[in-house]
Amino acid sequence: MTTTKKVGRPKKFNRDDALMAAVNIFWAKGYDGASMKDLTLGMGINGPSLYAEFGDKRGLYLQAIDKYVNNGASAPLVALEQEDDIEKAVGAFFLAAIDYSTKHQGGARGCFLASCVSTSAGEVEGARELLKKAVEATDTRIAERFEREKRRGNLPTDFPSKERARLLFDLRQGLVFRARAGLPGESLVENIEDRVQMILDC
Amino acid sequence: MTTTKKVGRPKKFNRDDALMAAVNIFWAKGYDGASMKDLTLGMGINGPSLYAEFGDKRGLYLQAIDKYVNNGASAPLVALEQEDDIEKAVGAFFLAAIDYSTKHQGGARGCFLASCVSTSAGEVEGARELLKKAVEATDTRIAERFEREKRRGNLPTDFPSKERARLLFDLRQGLVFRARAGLPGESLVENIEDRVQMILDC
DNA sequence: GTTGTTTTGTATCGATCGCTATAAAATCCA
DNA sequence: TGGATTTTATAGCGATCGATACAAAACAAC
Repeated sequence: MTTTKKVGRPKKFNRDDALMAAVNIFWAKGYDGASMKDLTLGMGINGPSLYAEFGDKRGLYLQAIDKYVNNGASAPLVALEQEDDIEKAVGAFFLAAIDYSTKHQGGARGCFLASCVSTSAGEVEGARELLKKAVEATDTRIAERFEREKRRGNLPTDFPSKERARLLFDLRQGLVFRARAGLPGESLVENIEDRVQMILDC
Repeated sequence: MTTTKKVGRPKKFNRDDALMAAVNIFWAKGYDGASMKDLTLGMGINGPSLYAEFGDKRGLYLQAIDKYVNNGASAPLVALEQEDDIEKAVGAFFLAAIDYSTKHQGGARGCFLASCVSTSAGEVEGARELLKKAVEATDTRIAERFEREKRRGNLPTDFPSKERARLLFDLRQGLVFRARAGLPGESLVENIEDRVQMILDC
């Protein structure tokens, strides 16, 4: 699709790229720790443009959270959903989580939601609601993946999908916390197979 | 023990109480989100006294982390160590963790280390090291509790203490994250018995 | 009662915060 | 080519930041 010609000075920045850059800055420094200077420099966009496009600092933050939830954070879920073999799928979920929390291109470790957004829960209006929503949505998607496997006959009909979904989610939280604390990736991948069995056992 | 008389104007504050108040403020607002005004008001101590006693904001923060690690955060560990029956001990660990992350007197939810200190890992010098140290120390204490149970013959000699210690720790991280996200305490205590069995199974 | 010491209270520092006013630049269109 | 529109660049706003200088207060000791 060709870009429609538009009156006025052309924008110098790409919205999605700028927003991704904002995610990385907030992920490294947190909401309060990231200054407008950090953000304008990192996003390659100056003050008035940032305010025109994203509203204010809080607006940018909430949009950055949405961006993260629908991109980076969904990689483990996508891995779980796309791998056909359920054991490999659960393993892929863990490995994707370890991957984004130890080596994503922005450089910050851990999980943006757990390590940074949770600090602002209760402080930045809207942050806790987005956090709660993300937890519940992830639980639901994981449970749905297990339900699909039950329908296929690969898991027993009495397999407790909701409980195991929460279990998988909680284990991932431990891993990403360790990553943020600086523990090496290798120590995180130990025992993944045991944990896969634990998730899927009846 | 009588208080030794001291030349000069008596201090108006109690160091431990002031430090506990600082923990609560940092736990609610994070390092950057807590201003010196927030801290001096909450601690009931003014600027010059705070600087004389604790150094600077960063020094206060690192001491607050130590305080937390050796007090509030150790409640689950103490519960695990003090309960004689290992199944009850593991259950008590979870319940103590849910308790301090949903209803401690300071009001902030979740875990101070996971929800706030992790934001400053990499930003506040010393924070990541204290975090890493706390994770490793907790893993070790949990593993030691399992080893003691093995020596008593209550757990099999091939029980993988280190792996299960990490498992217990990681599961707790999921619970405290949910608490910070605003999920109710009741939903956190569901399936505790299943999880206890999971930890102790061979 | 005075001196010395320690701590608290008040005022204020230089720097930075999030955000906005206004000028200049870069386009399209008639 | 000039006008209109949109965006970027620059300067700067009022407020707050973390930290400190100095005066006053509260004690012990003589």
